[in-house]
Amino acid sequence: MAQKPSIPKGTRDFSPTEVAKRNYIFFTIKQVFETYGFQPIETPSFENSSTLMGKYGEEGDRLIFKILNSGDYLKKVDEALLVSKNSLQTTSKISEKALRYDLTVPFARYVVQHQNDIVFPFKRYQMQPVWRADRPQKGRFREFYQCDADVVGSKSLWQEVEFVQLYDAVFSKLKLIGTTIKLNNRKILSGIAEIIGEKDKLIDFTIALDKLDKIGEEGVAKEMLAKGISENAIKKVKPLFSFKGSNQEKLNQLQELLANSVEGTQGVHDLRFVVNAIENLGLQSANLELDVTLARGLNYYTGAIYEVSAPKNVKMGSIGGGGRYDDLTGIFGLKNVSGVGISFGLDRIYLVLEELNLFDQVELPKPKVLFLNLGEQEATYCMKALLKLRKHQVKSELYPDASKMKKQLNYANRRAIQFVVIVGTSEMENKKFTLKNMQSGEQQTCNLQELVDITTSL
RNA sequence: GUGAUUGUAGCUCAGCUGGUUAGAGCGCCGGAUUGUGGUUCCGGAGGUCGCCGGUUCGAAACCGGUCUUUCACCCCA
Repeated sequence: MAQKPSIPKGTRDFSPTEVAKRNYIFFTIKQVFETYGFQPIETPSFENSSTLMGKYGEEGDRLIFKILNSGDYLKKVDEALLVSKNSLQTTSKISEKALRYDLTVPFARYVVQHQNDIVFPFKRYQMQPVWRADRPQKGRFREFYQCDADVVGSKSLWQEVEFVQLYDAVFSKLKLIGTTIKLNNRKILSGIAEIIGEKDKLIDFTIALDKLDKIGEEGVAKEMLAKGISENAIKKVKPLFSFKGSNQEKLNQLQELLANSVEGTQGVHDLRFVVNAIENLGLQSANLELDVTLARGLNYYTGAIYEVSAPKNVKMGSIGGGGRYDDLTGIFGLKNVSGVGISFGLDRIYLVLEELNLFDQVELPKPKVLFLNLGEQEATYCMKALLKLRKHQVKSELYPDASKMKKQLNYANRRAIQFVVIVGTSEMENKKFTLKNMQSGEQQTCNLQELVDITTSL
């Protein structure tokens, strides 16, 4: 046997069953997106490197798949540069394109490029694969789908409320009960950093804080100290580590803590607006939880921050996330366009639904009727009947080869096909069909019209 | 990028401290049974033991490298 073929690390093939299940999730999300007034767009799989590089931080740049230039790409590279073995600089010379890393940056590019044709506020959704040169592990792949919905051109907090509802609507529809939508606001984080006098260390501070539930109080304190945050400052944030109570209670505590910070106070106000609205309107199956430790790595969030975690009995990283970015299009030259958006991680949602056996209602596309093939004349006779059945939307097929009946019936069994039609010389003479129910084993003789009636009604 | 882990037939896996021709179950193909399946019985095909190198009289097994799988960290969906 030849060398077994393989696919690259972190990529997957999908079987008919898996595709059916994935489509079910796609379809559900798409439906909710459209119900909420979002319109679909698509962008290319790869972008100019300059569009992507530098937008996701140092870590992100490392994870971007670069596409080698075509042609004799080394020819133009300076000899000294090659000898220097400087990967970073050489890469920019031999690669000018890169695979999409997420859907938000390409969207920002899209908005700037098509700003004259877009009606603002622009609500778009996008469900496409993205690629990351990550080491794969549980729920982490190198090719995966994101399903994003974003609104640009509005600072309204109502949008932030709607995204919470949208999350709730999708997961409820998928029967995924008990998800937690975590909510925070970047202004709160800035406010805290300001209050403790470490405003310039905001990023380090938030990254450390984000790890609270993973490495605990001690770990966070240690990491903050390592990043140069003063002991005094850490003492001041300590109360946040054991932040308990209802969302309203947390808001009240925050308000007090951040009273001397203009930005922090604004953050509390924004959060309170969303929390109050949701409490007023209600959620179907999700929980809304204020979480001040929620930071998320992406540098461009400026307001609301969302993250969705699966029901508590499932061990899985976040299945969705998002937030507000006041100036994302700014890097592409369009100022003062605020955007807020969320993302669903299709592949992780799939894993969660699979683990909880929530795919039971997903039907595999399969034929309902199989015509056995007993010879050339019989097949011709069957093909005529097939034409009519298919006209009536009955999923049906003819076994392609005149194989043994045992083999053909076995095929029907394997594919769990409900009906088999048997046509031999006697049926042809009488212009009839023998219809066999594969579950009960019962058979009946019928004419073409009856065949259509029976198979369309059952 | 760091640290572990995995790889034997199409699939799931056995294979002892290195020792004849590497096994099982399931699946596949054929027959019992030329127009009636899921059961049963019989037979058959299918493996450079991930790849490359090393140690050895001898390697699926030991050593090194590499790729792959899975997992944790980092980061993230």
